[in-house]
Amino acid sequence: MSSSKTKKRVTLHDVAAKAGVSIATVSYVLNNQGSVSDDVRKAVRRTAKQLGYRQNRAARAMKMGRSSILGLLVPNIENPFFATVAQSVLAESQKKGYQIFLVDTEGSHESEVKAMEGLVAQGVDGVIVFPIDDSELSATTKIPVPVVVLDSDTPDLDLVQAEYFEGGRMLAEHLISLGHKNFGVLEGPRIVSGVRARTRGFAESIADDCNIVWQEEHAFAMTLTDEAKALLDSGGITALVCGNDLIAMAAIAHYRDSGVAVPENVSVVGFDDIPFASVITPALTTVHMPIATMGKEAVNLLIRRLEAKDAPAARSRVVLDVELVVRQSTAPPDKGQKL
Amino acid sequence: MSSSKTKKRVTLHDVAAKAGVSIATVSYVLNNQGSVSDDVRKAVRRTAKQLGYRQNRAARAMKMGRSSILGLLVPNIENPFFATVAQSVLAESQKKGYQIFLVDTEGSHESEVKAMEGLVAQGVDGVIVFPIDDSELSATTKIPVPVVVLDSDTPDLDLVQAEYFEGGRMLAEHLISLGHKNFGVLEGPRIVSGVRARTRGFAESIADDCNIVWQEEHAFAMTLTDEAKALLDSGGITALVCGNDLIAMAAIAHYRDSGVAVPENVSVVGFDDIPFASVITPALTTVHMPIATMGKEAVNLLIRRLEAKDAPAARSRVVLDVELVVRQSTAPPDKGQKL
DNA sequence: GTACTCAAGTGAAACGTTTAAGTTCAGTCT
DNA sequence: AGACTGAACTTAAACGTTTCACTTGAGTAC
Repeated sequence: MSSSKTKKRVTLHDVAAKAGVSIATVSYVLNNQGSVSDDVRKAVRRTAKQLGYRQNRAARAMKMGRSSILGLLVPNIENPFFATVAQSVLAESQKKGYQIFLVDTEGSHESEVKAMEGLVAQGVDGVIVFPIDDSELSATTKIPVPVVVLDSDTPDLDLVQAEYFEGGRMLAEHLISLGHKNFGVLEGPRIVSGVRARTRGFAESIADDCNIVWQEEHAFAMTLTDEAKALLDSGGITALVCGNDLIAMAAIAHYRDSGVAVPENVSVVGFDDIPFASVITPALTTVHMPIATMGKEAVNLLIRRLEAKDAPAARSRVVLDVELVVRQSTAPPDKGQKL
Repeated sequence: MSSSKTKKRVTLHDVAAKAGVSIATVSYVLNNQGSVSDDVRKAVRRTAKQLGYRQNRAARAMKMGRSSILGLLVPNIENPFFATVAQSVLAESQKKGYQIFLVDTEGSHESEVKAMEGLVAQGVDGVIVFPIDDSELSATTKIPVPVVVLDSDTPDLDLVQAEYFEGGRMLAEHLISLGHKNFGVLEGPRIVSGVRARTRGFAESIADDCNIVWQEEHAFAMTLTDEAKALLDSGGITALVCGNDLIAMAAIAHYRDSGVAVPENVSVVGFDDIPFASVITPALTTVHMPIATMGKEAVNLLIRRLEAKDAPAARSRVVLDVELVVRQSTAPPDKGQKL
């Protein structure tokens, strides 16, 4: 309702006209380029501010061929792990002058591919993706913008991952040192390579006299399948290894409802160390992932590749350390095995 | 590495040339407009697909003056409440053909304003925002695109909110029916109007012989301030009312560490009913918010206003029902008051 | 046969920006 | 004095779309 009754956006033309220079000069000033005298610089900036000029990014994007927009694909933003990564990606790219298109692929590889196409059509400069199915991701390689892959293992793309195998090994070591010998494994979707790595790390690190009584694939979600519940109820194990903290929390809730005490009757471990892991009862023993760092590294990797567009630098690969965090959900098995 | 060695994007020109028609015709075909014979339609579509044509959205956005991009501002994407809203916003806008710029304002009103400006500069068609400080939001009214406000109370903007007052009332009723009389309130940031409403709903609905022993403002986070901890340790209450589920979870964890049993020694209630509320121990009594619906409604409200741009329809206001969910964190106070 | 109408398609001007190439002019070197 | 230099600024051509206004030619009504 102010003086600017006109709906029209203020353009370079308007500023140029008012300042009595050409639009080229205005453009140079506003982009801190070209050779323009200080007087004119100041004058242009003043009138620009005065008129409330806002750059039309669409026009700029079209002219320049780049949009300063990055795409971020996550399987499920409700999962705190991905939420935290998203947060760090947002913060870092904000700092670097990029906006983020967020897409939740809802765990479907199909929508992942479709989303990727959509992002490219929208003109993103690059994409950061947590792949559902990285075996098929190479097919995605044909997309015409740089891609950074998180949490996965693709041969020809830049990637950021954590020491999943090592994480699995740490869990094995910890549980064995407590005296556990019979394990149940409620792992994540095996289509995700990081999931396979952590299970492998665990399986290959248990002693000869230990055995995995059962192993079940499960979605990264807090509602357990009937199969999973049946296995939990079947007993025969003293420690449960879960694919991530969400599954671990669900398992603990199920044990609680069934009257099985954690960790007295059965120890439970997770993976990721989401913020909730330390707050729930019992506080969860898990593998701490450098979640925030992952997002930050991914953005930097991507931007580095964007800015060095022409130089086809070798593929980068950032591997981050993980850490075992022992809390209250694990204990020696001898405290009175119930099942 | 396929036949398309050329880096150049395929444009309307290319398609037109190959199909032997003008670019205008191609544009009409691809937008399902104009009068074009079926034969030509098919031919154009075929060559477009064949050449792998992708619309340049930046060019389109510039020409049309709209980008089909919506902005979503949330205070903290790590908070599952906002994550869930974001998910529903993403899903709904995806369905309607809009992309989403997500911005995490990190709880700062300053960055909220800045982000809003940035989004407008980027050319979003509209914005959905969870305001930090809605008293100052009216200042934001001068932004030149439609805005839908979530979870707040602004006089002149479209908004979606829940029955916060009623939620507070329900909690009071529930706790009083259990026999509680002395309450502690660990509320959320009072700058958020929804927070004030829920506290008011509670405070105005307790009986005359009840009293709020203490009341403390607290961030929506799981790490408690020293002040909050001190109050929790100070005793004198039989029920604790928390601003949201995150605070409730933190309080329960603190009580656990201090050897105070929930709900035997003190009942705890939250607000929001995030997915974790039903999984933690003890499962949390809370007020269920129609979180997913909020996001969906917000998108629809915004799109409706976008498409009916010229008709300055009256401000819409969607108010959603809430529901009390009684779980295990509340019980009668007489079970043996410890403090 | 003349004058319409209408479907099918084309031409070209915008949209707002960036930037290579060009112009002007004051100053400097020989 | 003449030739050159460099700073300061302008001109104008793109970028890839959309869409208004126009042409063409076939069909139809009288």
